[in-house]
Amino acid sequence: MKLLLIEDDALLAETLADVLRLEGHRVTTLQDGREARQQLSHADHGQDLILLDLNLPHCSGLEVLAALRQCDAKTPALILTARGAIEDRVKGLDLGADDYLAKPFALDELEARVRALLRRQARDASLQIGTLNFDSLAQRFTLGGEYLNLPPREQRLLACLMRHTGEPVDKVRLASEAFAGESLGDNAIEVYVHRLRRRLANSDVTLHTVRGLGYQLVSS
Amino acid sequence: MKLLLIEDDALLAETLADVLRLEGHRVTTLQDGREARQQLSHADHGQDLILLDLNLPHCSGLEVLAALRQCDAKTPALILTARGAIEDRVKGLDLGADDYLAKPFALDELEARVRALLRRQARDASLQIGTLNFDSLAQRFTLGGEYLNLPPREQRLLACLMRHTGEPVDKVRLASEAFAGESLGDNAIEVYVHRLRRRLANSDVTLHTVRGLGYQLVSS
DNA sequence: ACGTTACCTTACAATTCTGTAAGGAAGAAC
DNA sequence: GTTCTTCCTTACAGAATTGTAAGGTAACGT
Repeated sequence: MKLLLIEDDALLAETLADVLRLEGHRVTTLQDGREARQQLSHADHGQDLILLDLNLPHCSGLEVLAALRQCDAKTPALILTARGAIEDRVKGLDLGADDYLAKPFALDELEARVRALLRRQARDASLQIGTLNFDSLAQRFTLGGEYLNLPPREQRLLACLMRHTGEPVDKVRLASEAFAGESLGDNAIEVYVHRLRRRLANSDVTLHTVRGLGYQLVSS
Repeated sequence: MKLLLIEDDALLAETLADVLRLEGHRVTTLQDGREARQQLSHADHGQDLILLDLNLPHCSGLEVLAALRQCDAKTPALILTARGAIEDRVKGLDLGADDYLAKPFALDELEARVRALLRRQARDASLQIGTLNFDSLAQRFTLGGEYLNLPPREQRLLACLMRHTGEPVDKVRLASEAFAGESLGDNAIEVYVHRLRRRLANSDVTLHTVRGLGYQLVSS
C-alpha cells in the first residue's frame, strides 16, 4: 500500500516511515504544507492513505486536508496532532479526516490505526490480483479482460478469497464468511476449490493451498 | 441514525445518550455485556453505529466486538476505553473496531467521531428497499432477514434494479448494465423479470413495470 | 517407515438454471 | 371498436450447478 506521510519534524518522519515500511508499505514523506497541498489537489495522487500532521510550515494541515477533500472524498486521512488540541481534532474530523492520533503516541497504536483504515478502504476498492479483477459495482469478475461467469457458490468463494488477498483463509472462515447461513457438505469447500481452480487454469492467478492454514490467491 | 450504546456506568450512559439524542440520533443503551453479545450476534440488529465500552460485566467488550464481526463486518463500532489501556485499543482495532475514544473525553470529540463514522458509513451504504437488502461486502441479498439465493442472471438483474432504486430501468439499459457482454435471448429479460417476481412474492417489495420505460422496484 | 491427517480428484444423480418458443393479456394508437 | 405493440405466463428440453460419496495423494508427526 502507498502511504503519504506529511510531517515537518524530519526525525519523527523518518522513524514513522521506517516503522510503516516494516509493515510492508511504500511510504513517501513531505515536510512542507504548501507542497503537500499542491500534490494532493488533483484526484489521481495515487496514495492509499494520507498521514497528516496539523502543524506544518507554510500551510496548515487543515488547509491541506480541505484541499484533499475538495477533489477526493475517498482516500482516508489520518491526522497527527499534539495532545490536548481537541479543537483541532474536532475540526479535522469534521473536515473529512477519518481518524486522528494524539502525539505522543505508541507505535503499536499507529500501526493498528493504519491497518484499520487500510482494511476499511480495501472493502470498497475494486479488488484486483494479477489479471483477475472483481468490480464491486457491477458485481462481476473479469479475467484477462474477459467476463468470468461463476456459479453463486464459486463466486462467493472467490470474492472472499480476493477480499483477503495475501493471507490464507481457512475453511472455517470461508464457511462463515462466504457461506454464512448455508448448509455445507462435508468436503464441499474442497470441491468448490477444485472447481474454481479448473476455471483459473491457464491464467496468471493460482489458488494455493497453505497446509493447515487455508487457501490463498497469488498472482504468478 | 440508530445508535447502540453499551456502557455499564448508568450515569455516564445517560449523559452520552442525551448528548447524542440532541444531535438527532435514536439511542438505545445496554449495560450488560452478555446481553449485548446476544443482541449483536445476528446480522440484522438494525443499528447504524455501535458505541462499546470495553469494561463490561459478564462479557468483555472485546468478546462483544468479536461476536459482532462474526456476523456483520459492516456496522462501524466505536470503542470507549480507559486512558492508557493502549493494548486493549490496539486489540480492539485489529478485531475490527473502527475507532476508539479514551476516557475521559470531551463531548465535542465524541460528537465529531460519531459524525465521522456515520458519514463514512453513508458512503458505502448497502442498498436497501423495504426489507430487501443488498450487502455489497458479502455480495448477498437478504429479504426479511433471510438470505436470498439467486441464480447469477437474476442476481445481476436485481442488483442493477436496486442500484437505480426509484427510477425505471428499461430493457436496453438492463441488457447493457446487468448483462454486458452476454448474449441475451429475445424475451430473456421478460422471463428473468417473471422469475424474480415469483421470488419476491409475499414480500414488501414489488417489481413494477412502467410501460415503455422499463421496470422499477418499489416497496409497498 | 508407519499411521494420521489434510487435502485432492473423480464420478454420478438430483436439482436448478437457462434459452426458446408459443399463446395470452393489457395498454396505446388509430 | 380494431390493430399494434408491449409485456406476461407457461412449458419443456438442454445445460449447468450442487451435494455426496468414495478412493487417491501428499505432507506431517512420531
